[in-house]
Amino acid sequence: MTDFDDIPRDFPGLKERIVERGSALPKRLSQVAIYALEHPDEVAFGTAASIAVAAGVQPSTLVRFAKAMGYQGFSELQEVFRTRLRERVLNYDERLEQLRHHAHSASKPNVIFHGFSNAARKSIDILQERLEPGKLDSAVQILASAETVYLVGLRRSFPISTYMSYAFGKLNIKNVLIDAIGGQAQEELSFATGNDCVLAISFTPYASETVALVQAAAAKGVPIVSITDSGFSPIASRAKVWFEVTEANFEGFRSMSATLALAMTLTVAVAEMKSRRY
Amino acid sequence: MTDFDDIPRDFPGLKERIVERGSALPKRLSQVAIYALEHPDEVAFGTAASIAVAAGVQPSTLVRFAKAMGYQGFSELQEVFRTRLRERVLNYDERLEQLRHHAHSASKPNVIFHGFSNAARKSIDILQERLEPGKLDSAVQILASAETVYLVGLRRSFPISTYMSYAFGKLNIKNVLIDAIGGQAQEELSFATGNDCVLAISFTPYASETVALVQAAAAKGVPIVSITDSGFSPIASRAKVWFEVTEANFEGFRSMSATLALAMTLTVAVAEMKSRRY
DNA sequence: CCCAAAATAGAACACCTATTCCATTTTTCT
DNA sequence: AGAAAAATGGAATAGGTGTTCTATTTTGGG
Repeated sequence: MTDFDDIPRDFPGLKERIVERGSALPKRLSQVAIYALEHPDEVAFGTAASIAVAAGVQPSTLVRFAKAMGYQGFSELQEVFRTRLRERVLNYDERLEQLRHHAHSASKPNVIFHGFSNAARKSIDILQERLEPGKLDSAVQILASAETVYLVGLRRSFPISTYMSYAFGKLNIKNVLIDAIGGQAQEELSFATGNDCVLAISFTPYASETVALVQAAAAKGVPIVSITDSGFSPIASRAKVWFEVTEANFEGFRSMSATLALAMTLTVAVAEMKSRRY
Repeated sequence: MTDFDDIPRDFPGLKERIVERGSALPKRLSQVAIYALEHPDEVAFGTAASIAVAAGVQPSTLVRFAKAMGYQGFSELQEVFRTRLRERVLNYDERLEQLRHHAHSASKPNVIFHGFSNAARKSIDILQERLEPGKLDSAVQILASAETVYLVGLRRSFPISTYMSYAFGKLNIKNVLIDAIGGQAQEELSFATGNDCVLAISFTPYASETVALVQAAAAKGVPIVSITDSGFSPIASRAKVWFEVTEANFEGFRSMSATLALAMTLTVAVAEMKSRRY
């Protein structure tokens, strides 16, 4: 007696079934289950013989495993692993390639658009790979324990600090946006104390006013969290925690997506941490 | 006599070679070349027999084609198509899955960060799929022919208009950022004429002031380009061209990456078009 | 501790694989 | 137009494929 319609045809479904039946599986079969989930690419491309060697079992075990999952044989199960690869997302170059194929959309503005889109995606990928989880946690810690968060980010970084101020406001987190209106930046920051916190954002070429503000705050003992683009940045050395964000660029124009994603993370994570305290 | 070292092992390299040698190839072989480039997935997974049928040639032709490209046989060429699939980027769900595996980075802030990263990527993907090339071209046209660009975007959209103002400034494009300081928004916009242009940015819930500004400008005959999230938006109906940007969200917080990428595109494309005029 | 049931290893098998080879057709050059 | 060269189709082949089958080992309940 076999299941007729209840056979997973896509990878997530198969995964679910392996997890579900996997625990009750005999030794060799669960060995296959573990190998399959950990090396799905090998399963997709290998032959029954090669996979069997890699997983440390006999080829016949693979067939038995496939049948235990409800398939007719190993080949049928392998097909699921193959479709998974087929459905993977295209990479950057392939996307650009695809764009060039559609000749009608190859006007200059459209090329620019896809360039920026790719730069944005790339920046986020890079940050996602490199961001150290511990740093993020301690930055949130510092920001959440501050009475008031002072947001320092001018020129190119001003959109980011503006966004954070808006979001903090919506989340009921006390903050001051240093907008330098009327040249009053230093004065805006003058109320900050050791119980507060400065979140500084600046990229090359570091706006001199931002640097001066951070230095003044540091001198007063205000804890500083920085978002910048290198360890040599003048706002990194003064900071308790600093993030290195490397934005990809298109024709010299740097993306801001990664910085923005980090900024959104900080605001929401701080709000989340503060709300837990009660 | 065969090439020894000059054999492409990655897909882009193979592609280049096919294009390079492809034009000088005999009929059946170029038939294979075209099929291979158009159906790389089939080549990766199929058998020589199945691919031959699909491409309308004999299996032996595939072998001859592989040899013409410098490989020892069809299998060696197929391996290149397979590594291509292996190197494809993971999709969203798989990334999140991978994160959950690394237990140490599963603190709340890190989960939030990956959530926002994925939302950003998704937003960009969606926009890249849906953005109509023609719309982009005509928006750039309108903006580039304006004497002064008035940037209207408040609250959540203010970071975007701020960024555009900064970038336009750097690119020497006359613009006015409506920042509503001192409640002077209407007055800031009062100098706009039919020779100028308003770029309006607003998302649900549409800031009432933004809507009012757009209406006033439209009444004066100022051309309007809008970035918004639906055709029912009050700033879409008044616009000469309007963009629909659907941002993915994470726990209710909408991404801004797609909007930002579009904003960057518009600024640079307008600058590019203006510079061509001389 | 024993025995029935389940699980496994590995040989056997039928089928399908990529490749080779050669007769035939098509192209190219004189 | 004719001969030489290149390209092609298709049959032949040797090797590898997934699967089946069975003897053997392992497991688990009384």
